[in-house]
Amino acid sequence: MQYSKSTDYALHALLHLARPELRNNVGIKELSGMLEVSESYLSKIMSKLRQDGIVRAVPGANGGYELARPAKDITFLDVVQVIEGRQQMFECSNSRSRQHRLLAEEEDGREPAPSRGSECLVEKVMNGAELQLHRYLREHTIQSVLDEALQRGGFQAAKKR
Amino acid sequence: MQYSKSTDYALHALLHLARPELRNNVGIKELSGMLEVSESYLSKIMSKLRQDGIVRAVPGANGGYELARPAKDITFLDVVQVIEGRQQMFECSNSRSRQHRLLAEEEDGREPAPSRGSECLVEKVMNGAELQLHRYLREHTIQSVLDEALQRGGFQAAKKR
DNA sequence: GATAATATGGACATCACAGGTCCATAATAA
DNA sequence: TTATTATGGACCTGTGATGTCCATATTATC
Repeated sequence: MQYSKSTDYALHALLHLARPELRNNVGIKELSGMLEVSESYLSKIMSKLRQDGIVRAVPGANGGYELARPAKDITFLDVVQVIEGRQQMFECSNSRSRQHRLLAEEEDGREPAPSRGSECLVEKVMNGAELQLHRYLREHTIQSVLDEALQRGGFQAAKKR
Repeated sequence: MQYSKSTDYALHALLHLARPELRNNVGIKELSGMLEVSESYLSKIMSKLRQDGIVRAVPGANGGYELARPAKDITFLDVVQVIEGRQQMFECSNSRSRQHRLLAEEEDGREPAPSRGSECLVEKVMNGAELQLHRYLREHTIQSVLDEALQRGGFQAAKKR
């Protein structure tokens, strides 16, 4: 139950791309140097971000990456879902998962209720928890973190340039 | 980023142990039959739950498992943490993780601020999200799910016995 | 006390996936 | 034309989830 390193790389890379003083088209060399990860590997991650419309990429000399939309419109949830996927975190694997309701019905000879009772109550709780997580991640954007960094005095030297 | 099947098994097993009409000491056979998982594998999971004080186990004939404390005092968070571990879901792997603040300081020749600025802001957001998840999981217990199941008419046949 | 039932723990097997490298190819600027 | 840069496929490796099997310890029952 851990976020992958790729998510870490992606978030930090985007944060770098969002720095206001930077020219557009930041190359993979600069990014990978910054994050201390190989160009090869980071490329894969950036490709995913591109395919999902988070960044734009320009090949060729002086090419590189830039945000595809304003940093305030890139939420943590966006990034997490691109990298980690969109399946739910918990899925009840039990074919009798709906036992909480079905047990009784089977023994009664009744038909399983197909409506909304056929939901696993355990899964329901776990999904509720995931929803809380998503809500929070949706409220935080690349821009909001950048703002906090600037406010704390980070990136000052860069701003001076 | 998925919960393991073990978490699924553990939660369902505990829910079964909490059923009010059952005698104490439910054997691994009954549990594994219920969950459609091998006795071997479920044993490992139950052992973990025992080591963490969630259930008690009695070996020998007519032995089995029972809850070690009232179902209302066993939260989803308890179970998730036993099975999935207690590490945080996100850890910033970047040695310059605190770049948001350090970059400026390095270039200024200042010393990195050791106080609380040395926290990765990305990690801070991710930890905040995890906190939301935990809060929700702590509010839901084996008993609360059991209550909902009973209310919906589950376990009726069992209650009749 | 003997026996059957039950939990425990170690060793092992298998498979998927995270994390990462390498290379051939395409696109672009100078 | 050449150097630079991104893209995508193939491949490698270690780790962890999932699961099996067996030897051992503990307990109830006869």
